[in-house]
Amino acid sequence: MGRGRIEIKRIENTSSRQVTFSKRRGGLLKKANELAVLCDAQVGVIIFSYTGKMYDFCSSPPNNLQYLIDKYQKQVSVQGEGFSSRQQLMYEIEKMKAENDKLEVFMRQYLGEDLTSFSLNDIMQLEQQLESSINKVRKRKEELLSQQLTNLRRKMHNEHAMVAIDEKPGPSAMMDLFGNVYQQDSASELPAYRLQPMQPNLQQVGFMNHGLQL
Amino acid sequence: MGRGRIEIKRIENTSSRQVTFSKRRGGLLKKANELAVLCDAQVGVIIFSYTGKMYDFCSSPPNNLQYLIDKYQKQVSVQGEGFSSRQQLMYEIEKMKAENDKLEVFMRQYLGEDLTSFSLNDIMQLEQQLESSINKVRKRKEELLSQQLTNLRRKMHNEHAMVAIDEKPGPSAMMDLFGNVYQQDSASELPAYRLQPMQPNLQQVGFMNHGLQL
DNA sequence: AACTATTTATAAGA
DNA sequence: TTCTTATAAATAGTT
Repeated sequence: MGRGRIEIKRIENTSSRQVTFSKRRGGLLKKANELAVLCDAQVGVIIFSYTGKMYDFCSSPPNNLQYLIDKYQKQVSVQGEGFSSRQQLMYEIEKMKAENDKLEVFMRQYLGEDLTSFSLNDIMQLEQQLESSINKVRKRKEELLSQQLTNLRRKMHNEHAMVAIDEKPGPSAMMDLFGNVYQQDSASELPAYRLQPMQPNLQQVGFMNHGLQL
Repeated sequence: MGRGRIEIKRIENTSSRQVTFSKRRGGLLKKANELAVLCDAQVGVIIFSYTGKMYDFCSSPPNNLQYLIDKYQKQVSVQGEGFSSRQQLMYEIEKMKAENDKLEVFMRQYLGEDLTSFSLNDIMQLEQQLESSINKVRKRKEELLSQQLTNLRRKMHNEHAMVAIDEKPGPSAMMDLFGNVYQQDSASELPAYRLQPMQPNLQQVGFMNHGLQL
């Protein structure tokens, strides 16, 4: 539809490509609008030029392409299986936020802050849970301590066998051993804000920064 | 461009509107494709007919309108301020999932499960935190108990003043009072899976279903 | 769905 | 860029 028929393939000459782009872009948007008006349809067009500039058009809620896109994504997620639309994602985010808030509220209560909303029954149940937790933690502590004890005994036994010097072996060794253990114990009594590099699991949790008050 | 010039306004006759829709829809998509090919552009079109049927076209990653839509939303969120694209939402969801996972891991540890990855220092810090929490909980329990005691004393005092009958007032009343308190205490010693309607804050948290082992 | 008289879009040139 | 114009394309109304 011009002075000569043209083949539909990329126009190599840059400036005439730009001119053609400008003309045909206008034509496309005009036709999109006519289709929408004549046939009572909703039409949206997105165009990126080869220079990266964006042009868009939306007929139906005028100038609100996002509405059409949401509608499109809803359709696609219904048929196309497994695709999540923007609206679905927003819903999912709301759910996760709520879940996260609940967890944080629970944590705060579990750490002993903000107990005012608890009934007496709540408090007593919480106390029992905390006792149960602390028992498990202490049991684990015992395990670790006795494990270290065993390791040290074995190590010392080997050293003595090697060096073959044995003067006051038992008592001094036990003292050393317990000194070691107590040293770890006193280290754990430092204030919580002193970073202790060997505790990755505790420090990963951002919530600890609020909750821990040793 | 037909036998006669037409006005651009809704075609009232349903069947001719449908025919025109079909013709012009084809024309629009053809022109969209020509624009993309000739001018090396990316073109996407979404059409909803007035009957609700959807048609779409995408030139650039062929048949992948979602790519163009994501590109569009990125642009819009850059200029238009405050609008969140699908990709941004997906990123946000990933972050929240990670945060949620961390909270749950921490909770499990805090409830005394899964302590194997803790060092001795970790364990001792956890023990201290639990002791701190349990002290706060017990303090709050004392408050509630003494508060209830005070309330009951006042209530009994008023009743006695009204009825003006006083035979064995002190001891029996105290028994009643403590009976009431102990009743709550024994209720809290029921297994955790027995629903206790007066504990909304604990039951809101879905995690409790996994963690509580009284 | 085909046909065709017309209108419309636009390629090339200025 | 924008205007002009010859010509290709699209399509309204008809069959």
